[in-house]
Amino acid sequence: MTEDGLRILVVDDERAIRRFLRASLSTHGYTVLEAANGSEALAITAEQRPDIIFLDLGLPDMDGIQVTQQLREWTDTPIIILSVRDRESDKIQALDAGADDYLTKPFGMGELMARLRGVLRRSLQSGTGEPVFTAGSLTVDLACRQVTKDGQEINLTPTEYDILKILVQNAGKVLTHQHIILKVWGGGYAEEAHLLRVNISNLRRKIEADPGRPELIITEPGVGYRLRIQL
Amino acid sequence: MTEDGLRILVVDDERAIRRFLRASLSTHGYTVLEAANGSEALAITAEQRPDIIFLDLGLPDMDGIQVTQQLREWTDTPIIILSVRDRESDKIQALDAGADDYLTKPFGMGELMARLRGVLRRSLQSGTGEPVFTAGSLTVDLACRQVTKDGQEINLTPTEYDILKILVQNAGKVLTHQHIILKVWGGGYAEEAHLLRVNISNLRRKIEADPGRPELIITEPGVGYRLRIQL
DNA sequence: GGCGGTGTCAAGAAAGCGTCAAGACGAAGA
DNA sequence: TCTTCGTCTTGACGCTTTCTTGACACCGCC
Repeated sequence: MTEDGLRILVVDDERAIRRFLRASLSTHGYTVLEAANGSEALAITAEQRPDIIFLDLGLPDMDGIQVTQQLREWTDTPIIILSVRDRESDKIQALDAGADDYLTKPFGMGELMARLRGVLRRSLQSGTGEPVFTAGSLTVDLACRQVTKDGQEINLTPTEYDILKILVQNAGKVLTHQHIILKVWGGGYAEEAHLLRVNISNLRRKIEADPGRPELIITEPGVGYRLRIQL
Repeated sequence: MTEDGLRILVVDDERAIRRFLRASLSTHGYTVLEAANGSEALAITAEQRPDIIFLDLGLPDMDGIQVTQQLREWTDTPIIILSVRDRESDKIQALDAGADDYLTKPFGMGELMARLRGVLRRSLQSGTGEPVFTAGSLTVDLACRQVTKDGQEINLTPTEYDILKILVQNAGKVLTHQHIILKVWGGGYAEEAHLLRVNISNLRRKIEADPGRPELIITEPGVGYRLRIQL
């Protein structure tokens, strides 16, 4: 990824603003993609993998917060919110949803560029890996919600997929039973460790080469599970 | 490094603001350090290694921008600027100097906390969060809960790992039997020093090069155990 | 030698884990 | 409404790992 020629996705329903940003950004050497609504933004991000996203909160089809949350399910691509809303609660919501910065319209182009540089500096140095996990003959594409083994697409139930997603997002780390259960089933299921065991068993049957000797989903006795990175 | 107990350095010449931030932050579980001027900020950062820095621009001895620049020469500790200056050029200067965010006073406490969470989220996930202990051919990765000897993963039982974790967290210090037992088994096991002996024995067999002549887990007769740092 | 503190070993007890299968549940279609 | 299908949940069982306990040898010191 070079210093220049970075691809920026501008999401805003107002054509005038898209044009304005395109003009300003392209003179600074950035390549600009455009989306006019939330679903377009999600699609383009999955296909084109921009390096950074400028996102308006007031979109016609869905809220910018929702867009942020859905993106954060599978990618860490930096998101800078551009919005007319100046209420503190909006900022808090957006930042907690996973946005990297929040600018209130109208904003100065100089500040915008400075925040852009800052966000990029941090995201580039922290090595943005491909959002497609792969280990052995298994691949997990969180963007497309697709899992393949030996190139063959495999069918996971929603629960199985949720578990795998959390493992992939923390690949290499040990996740406690509690942590996984909390993320998948929510609170109130703390005692139901058995549920997790059954689902892990089913999951292994689908993704492991030899379910009897798991090589991907490693059991850490008394603690939880871990997804092996290498192999 | 745990989710809570993160150490925050507040740099501001006004005592009232430091006190206010200390109160707000500590109720959220953060530990607060204070500095009243630039040189103090630099010194404390070098000594205490806070996890994040709140920095006022208007300091008596040196400008906040300078402080930022000097810090960025040797550390990536996140810096959030808090300033009364609302001029765009100030923001640009600060961000380009390496600041991670810029809030204009007066700011809402909610937004401050949200930006804090955001910055921390990014800095923690990008690696450097938890150090990996290493001594001789042994490495202990507390973040991934993984222990290796000569590059080979080794399997520890939950109890063994708990003991090792406490030793690593206090590497070099002598820990009394009582202290270790209390942390691992909780209260009510004060008399069971034998349990600890058995587990230390098992632990040594797994991590020591020659379990007969321990070089990592040192016995301090009559007191407790100590993890050797060097070697 | 006697004694307190320590390290090792082995065996029974307890807890944790994986699998199977049956029933409950809920959504989609007839 | 009823049926059907896939998924979720629960319980039972056998297996493995881990914990705990007790016996015993060792070491240094009085």
